[in-house]
Amino acid sequence: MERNEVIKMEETIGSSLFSDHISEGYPFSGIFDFSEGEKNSLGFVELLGIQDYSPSLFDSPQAPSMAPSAPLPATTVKEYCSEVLNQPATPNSSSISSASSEAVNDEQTKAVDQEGEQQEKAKKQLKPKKTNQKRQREPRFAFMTKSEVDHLEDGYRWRKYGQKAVKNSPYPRSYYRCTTASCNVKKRVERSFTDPSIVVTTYEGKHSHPSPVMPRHSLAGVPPGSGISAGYAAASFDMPMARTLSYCQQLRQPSFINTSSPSNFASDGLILNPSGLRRDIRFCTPGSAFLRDHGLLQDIVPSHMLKEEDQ
DNA sequence: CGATTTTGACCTGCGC
DNA sequence: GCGCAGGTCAAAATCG
Repeated sequence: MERNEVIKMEETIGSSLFSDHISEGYPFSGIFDFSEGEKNSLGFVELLGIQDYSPSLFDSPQAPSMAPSAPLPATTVKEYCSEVLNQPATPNSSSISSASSEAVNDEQTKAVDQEGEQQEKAKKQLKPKKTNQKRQREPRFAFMTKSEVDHLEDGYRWRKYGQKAVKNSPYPRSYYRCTTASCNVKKRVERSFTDPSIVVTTYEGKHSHPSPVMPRHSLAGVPPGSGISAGYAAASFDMPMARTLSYCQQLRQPSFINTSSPSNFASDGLILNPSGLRRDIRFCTPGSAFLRDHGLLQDIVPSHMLKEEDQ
């Protein structure tokens, strides 16, 4: 990528990423690179690319495939395409399924006591047989982060509730749930099998509470070099995701979010071109235009840096 | 001892 | 209908 292209993008991002052209509810993904931040001991993350999982983009059968630089399994892509939209307002699985998950094969049943049998019966009865309604899911957005560690600190507390091997990948996918009661946010963490240095973190849902670890608007206390994780960015991003999408729209093809033309998205070199994904958007070095509009970025940027920007 | 992680089993959706 | 793969549960193990 040409240097002047980089500059151009920085400018574009600086002016539009945090613009007010906010469309709520668009999930997206971002690719962050910690290297700059660590290098500069400022906790910056470098956004290498972004991707949009807006449902409108995927309601076509020919959903675009992910970027090969950090691809998600095909099945995952499919999932984004088909499930992004439809979660019930209060999805709550933990209590519901605990009942059904034990239901079981005969041998196990023999081993359990009477109470267990009763539970099993109850489960079978409860088993909600699917109707036409598709299972609904919270909007999702994913970050692709260059990181050594799989589980990035993001300011929220998570409890791991599962891990699965991913087909065609030597790296397992981990499932986490926000530990805060009444908060149903989940996240999945997996490592890209084509580029193991990249961690794909997918958030589902929206936190109904502030970060218990790092108060918003105050990250100045983050230890230098520790880096602000992309995860934190994502988790605190109620909005930036939409803002980032906004940036995409302005930067390239405004039409790509048009429901009626998902193919635009698929053919967009910036967003989907595999080889171009990480190259095409590279910005956010300290002092870049990225910081100009404080938007919610102030959440992840030490306050003194913002002051510098103002000068 | 409570919180968290691990892990095997089960549930669900989808493609064939 | 069957098999596969993703997602979730929950008991057991581990950790602080």
